[in-house]
Amino acid sequence: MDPATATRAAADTAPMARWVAVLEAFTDRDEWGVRDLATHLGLPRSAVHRILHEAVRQGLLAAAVTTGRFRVGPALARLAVVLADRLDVRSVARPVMERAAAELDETLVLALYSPGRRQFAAIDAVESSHPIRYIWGPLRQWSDLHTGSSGKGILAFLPDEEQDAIVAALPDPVPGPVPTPRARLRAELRDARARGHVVSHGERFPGAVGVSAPIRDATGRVIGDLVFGWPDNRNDPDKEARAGRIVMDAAARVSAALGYRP
Amino acid sequence: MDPATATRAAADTAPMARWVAVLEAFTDRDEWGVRDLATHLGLPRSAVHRILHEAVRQGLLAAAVTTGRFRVGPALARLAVVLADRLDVRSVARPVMERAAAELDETLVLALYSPGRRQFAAIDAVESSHPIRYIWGPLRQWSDLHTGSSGKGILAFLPDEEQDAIVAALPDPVPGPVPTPRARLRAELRDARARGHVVSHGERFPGAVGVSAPIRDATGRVIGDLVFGWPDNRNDPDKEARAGRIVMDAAARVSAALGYRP
DNA sequence: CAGTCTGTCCCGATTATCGGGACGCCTGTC
DNA sequence: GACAGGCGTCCCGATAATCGGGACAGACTG
Repeated sequence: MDPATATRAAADTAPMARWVAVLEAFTDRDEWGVRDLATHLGLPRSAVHRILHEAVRQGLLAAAVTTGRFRVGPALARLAVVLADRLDVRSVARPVMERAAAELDETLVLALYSPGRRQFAAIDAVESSHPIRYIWGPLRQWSDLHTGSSGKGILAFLPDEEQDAIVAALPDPVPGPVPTPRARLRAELRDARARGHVVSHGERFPGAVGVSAPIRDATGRVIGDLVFGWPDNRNDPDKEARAGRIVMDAAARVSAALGYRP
Repeated sequence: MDPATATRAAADTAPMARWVAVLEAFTDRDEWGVRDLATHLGLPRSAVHRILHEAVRQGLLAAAVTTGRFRVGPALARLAVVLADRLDVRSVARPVMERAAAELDETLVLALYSPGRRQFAAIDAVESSHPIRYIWGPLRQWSDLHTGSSGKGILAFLPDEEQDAIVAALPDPVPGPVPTPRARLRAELRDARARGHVVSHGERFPGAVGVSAPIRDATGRVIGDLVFGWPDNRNDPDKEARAGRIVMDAAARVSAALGYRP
């Protein structure tokens, strides 16, 4: 029994909160029985029984024919698949990006990770209003993860195994404007993960500063990142710190809107 | 305004039915206003207003900051993505396959389509109890769509554009045990689509009969099919007809469990 | 065949939903 | 600047739901 879930169900006495708790329970496990789910949620058996059966009547859940256990039904399956299909990172991120970009008044880029290619591509950008500003260039082009804060903002927050596999496949020292020993890259990634964001100077483009933070989807996977970029003649340590706070906050907001729970 | 949806919402007076109707409305459109949604569903404005705001309080929906419009919120996004992620065709199909295979007592195979490769692979099978029986062979191997009822059960039901692209890429005549003019293949596919299932004789394996019907996911896309196979010394027209009925019914059940609405 | 697990069901008290209508707000338009 | 028509919001008495403790029947097990 998960105390957090039980608390959440008990804290809000509104009838709907129970429905949400019951349906959300099926994100943890495929099948639930009445008593089982009732103790898991800390709710009376009769209440769970009623909700479960009403949900079956609505097609949200389905009762297994023999045992009295319940699974996800047609209506909920449809809702889940169609909504998940419509859920689009770009449109969810856009308003958050505009606010964040305006707050610092520097260019902010949205990049998405492709686990298959082990690369990323920028898919959207909000440019700063400065006459001299960071411009990503053509969107939807693939780039490697190991150079620049855009890539490292993803790489640093991938699961250890995945990150190791990518780093281990690189030559040692890692090529780039300034060749870096693999061990040094690993240390940088570790620090970035602890800090929650990445800062880089002139790795991808000379004279550019980059600050990035990861975006996660509802399953917790890192799916991309947000990246601030500006020319280093407008740079100072305080600005880097502010950019870090803003980009972490913005990335967290996008993750939350996508259903991620920290 | 969609009369079907409105009818569905009005038909069931249970409070939950309204909640389901409201949430399902977000599968049609990204944003809804109170009045807008109320007339769409044929419900009183006050009811929709209450449901919408309570849903926001639960995190299921989110209110756009400026306008009073509503979108999918964190909790619903999470529910959708995680459930869609957990939803597994194989485990959903298995019980249906076992019943259907037992009813005809012949081997029944589940095949999944890969739109990227434009091929399919068998991922599960329930074998018949006959000593001489159809056996698919190793699972998870890719095969082309244009030969045998397993592939045609998918190909025949793909959208016209997609089907045309695949057929047009084939040589004319189409190679196989019995070379077929492309026009003849197109006619076969058209007939199969009208009938709802595919019947083939010895196309993939000599001496084998195959009968298949398509499986669709919640978005209506054809994602694979179910295929009966048996040796032709156990065949007769009546059996083919029975197999057609059974496989169409089974495929429809799997599609429904995945959230497909005809 | 008792012990223990399961799901099911009943019923009075509680509490939410229900929905028609009034209200305030904003945005156009004449 | 008045007015119409769109919007979301809110109120409140009547209705109908949820609520939950507890009793019950069946299935399984040792």
